[in-house]
Amino acid sequence: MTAKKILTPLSPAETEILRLVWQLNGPTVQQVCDTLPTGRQITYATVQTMLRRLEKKGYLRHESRGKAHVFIPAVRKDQVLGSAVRSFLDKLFGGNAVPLVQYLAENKHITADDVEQLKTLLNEPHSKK
Amino acid sequence: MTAKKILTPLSPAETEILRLVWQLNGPTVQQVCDTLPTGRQITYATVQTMLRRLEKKGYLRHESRGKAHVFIPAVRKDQVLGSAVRSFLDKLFGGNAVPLVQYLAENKHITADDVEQLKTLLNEPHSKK
DNA sequence: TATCATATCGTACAAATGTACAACTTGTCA
DNA sequence: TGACAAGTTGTACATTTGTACGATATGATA
Repeated sequence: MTAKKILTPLSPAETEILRLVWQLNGPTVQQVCDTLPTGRQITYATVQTMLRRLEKKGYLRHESRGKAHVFIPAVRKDQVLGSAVRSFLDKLFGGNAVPLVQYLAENKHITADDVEQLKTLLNEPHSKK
Repeated sequence: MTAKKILTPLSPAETEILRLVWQLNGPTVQQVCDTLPTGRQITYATVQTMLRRLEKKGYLRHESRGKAHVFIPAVRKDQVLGSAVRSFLDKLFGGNAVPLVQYLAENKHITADDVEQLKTLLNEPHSKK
């Protein structure tokens, strides 16, 4: 039984940075900075603070690579997704995902093709990783 | 051309309360309190503060009903949903809704039936309100 | 009309958040 | 080996957030 620690919640800005760490493979502060969406104005120092806080909160750990630090996820992504999505869903939709998806569909965030693929996905047996 | 004011962002707790105001029809502080999910431990005074802040931020206005205030949405719901969903999507999924919906499907937040209905919905002409 | 229950208003306050500078450290290259 | 560029560490700080108390106002009731 994997000990399921209780993690202090992520702030929005922390979430944003954590996502990039997942996406990149063991990035340095610099690499995270370089991957920020253009238009996201935020200094190196700030990104660094976010990474530090993520580590203190237990979402990341780091190793030394040359003189820089390389950041590595310390919790499984789906675990974080779980609470984040649920929290968002609760606050904005009272916990019901259907209106959310409906909203996404109506506002072209997902296409008919996406839904088609989703159907396939739902008909498959769940690969309970 | 509807003047699209820039609203100061909602905090999570504010969002939670605003949703209840949408759901109820012109509620008083008391009614919002009564509608809070059981288990949500929060005092009358706190709810009141949230409503006050929502009004100051421009999301609500109020009228007097007896000695109590009745709170009324001051912005269209979809406008708020728009920014809230986009912001959430950006931070956690890099703006791509598909992984989110996939996550919802895989974790039983939406069922095959829901997806089926969605398909129908997507095949209808968009009522561009 | 005096009282009571119920509202609002003003205010408070610790903690979290977003942002970032200045100082110190350390590989690296000439 | 000495200096430079790139890192990290320590620290700061104004705002926002979540939570709520005490005082005051007010509609209802006896």
